[in-house]
Amino acid sequence: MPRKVDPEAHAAKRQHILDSAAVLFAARGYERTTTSQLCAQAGISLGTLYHYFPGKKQLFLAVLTQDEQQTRSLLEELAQDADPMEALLRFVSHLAEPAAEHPIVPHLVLEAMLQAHRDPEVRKVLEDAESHETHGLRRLLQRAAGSGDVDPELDVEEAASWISSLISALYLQAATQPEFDPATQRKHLIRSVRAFLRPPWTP
Amino acid sequence: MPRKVDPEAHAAKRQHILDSAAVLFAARGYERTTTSQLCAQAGISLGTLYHYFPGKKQLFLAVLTQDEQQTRSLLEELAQDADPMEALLRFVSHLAEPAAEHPIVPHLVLEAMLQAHRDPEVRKVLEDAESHETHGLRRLLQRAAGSGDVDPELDVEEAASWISSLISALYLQAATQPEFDPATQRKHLIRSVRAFLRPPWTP
DNA sequence: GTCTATATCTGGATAGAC
DNA sequence: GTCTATCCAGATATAGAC
Repeated sequence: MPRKVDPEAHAAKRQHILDSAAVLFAARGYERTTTSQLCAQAGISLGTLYHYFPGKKQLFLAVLTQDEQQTRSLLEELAQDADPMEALLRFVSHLAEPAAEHPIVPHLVLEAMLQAHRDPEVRKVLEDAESHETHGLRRLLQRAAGSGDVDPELDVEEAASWISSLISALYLQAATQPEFDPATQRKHLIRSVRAFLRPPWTP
Repeated sequence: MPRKVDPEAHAAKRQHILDSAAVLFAARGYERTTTSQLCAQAGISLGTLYHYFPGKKQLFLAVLTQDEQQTRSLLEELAQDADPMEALLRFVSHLAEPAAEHPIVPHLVLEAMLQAHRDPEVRKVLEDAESHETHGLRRLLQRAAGSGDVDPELDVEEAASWISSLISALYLQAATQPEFDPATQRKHLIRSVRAFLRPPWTP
């Protein structure tokens, strides 16, 4: 038998703490979530929490950074997609997906955005995610620019940034107006992006 | 000479405190802004603060509600505008204006949005503002629906809500990406709204 | 590794002199 | 009306037994 089964157990528990924390941070915000609430939610005690994380802030950062990788693979795949416009819209759709799947994500994202402009560490984490997201958008947009679906007058960088903020709009609405169906919102988002890019005079 | 010059002085000082507080709440958020910081910014002492406001939270609410009236008059005016689509776009532009004029407003709005879903009182304040804004949008959209500029397939309520969230998108971007010129963003917003509403097959 | 007990600090709010 | 001094609750983080 192996000498150390601990590592897996450790990782599992750590993940459990992360998941519990995400719920609370999303629901109550960073500042209003206390360490004892975090412990209660995870079913552990204060000492244990500090055994797994050096402090509340590091825990928060860990929550934010946990699933950051999965976007990259899709981006690679889409880069070689046949139809550029199709690829772009699929990427947008992908970025909007978490908002619909996990109701807590929008709140978490907004919370992070606000914290970002007060705390340098949070800012860095967010900027990294945002930049590589916008970078992906720009590349796809660049390619799509050849087709007749995109207004040649548009500045690519500006357009990418605006589309990025359209996605944020969906997150905002998901967070603040839960009465609207995420699927419908996604439909509107896609319609908006397509219509925004299209030349004014018609294809 | 009048017996009581106090009222004006009182109002002036109260306003001064409100203005100072707005800056801090926008920059640091509600929770991280301490009462002593509020006092320092306003150049007063703790006792004085509590003389003018019953507490930190009431001060925050007062900041949020202070300039809420001015939208109504414009709405009345626009309701009788000749060109419905033009009126709608002007209203949208008007709602987006504060984001460009006062750099702190976007942060304040976002802060309020997040607090709203944790604190019932904040929620009520925001809901009132939001509802009468969306209501205005709906009315204007209803009128514009007659013209050929609006896709008859669109659900008016859904569309109004989505446009509202497009405006929020501009606020979000203003708050998180100050490197982008607000005027340009406003241009994109108008383009987005117009394009979103237009029938897909072309006008 | 996990807990309990506790140290330390900071925040909002109050009391009461001037 | 304005200030200073202070109270008290609650937060993060640590110490150290088990």
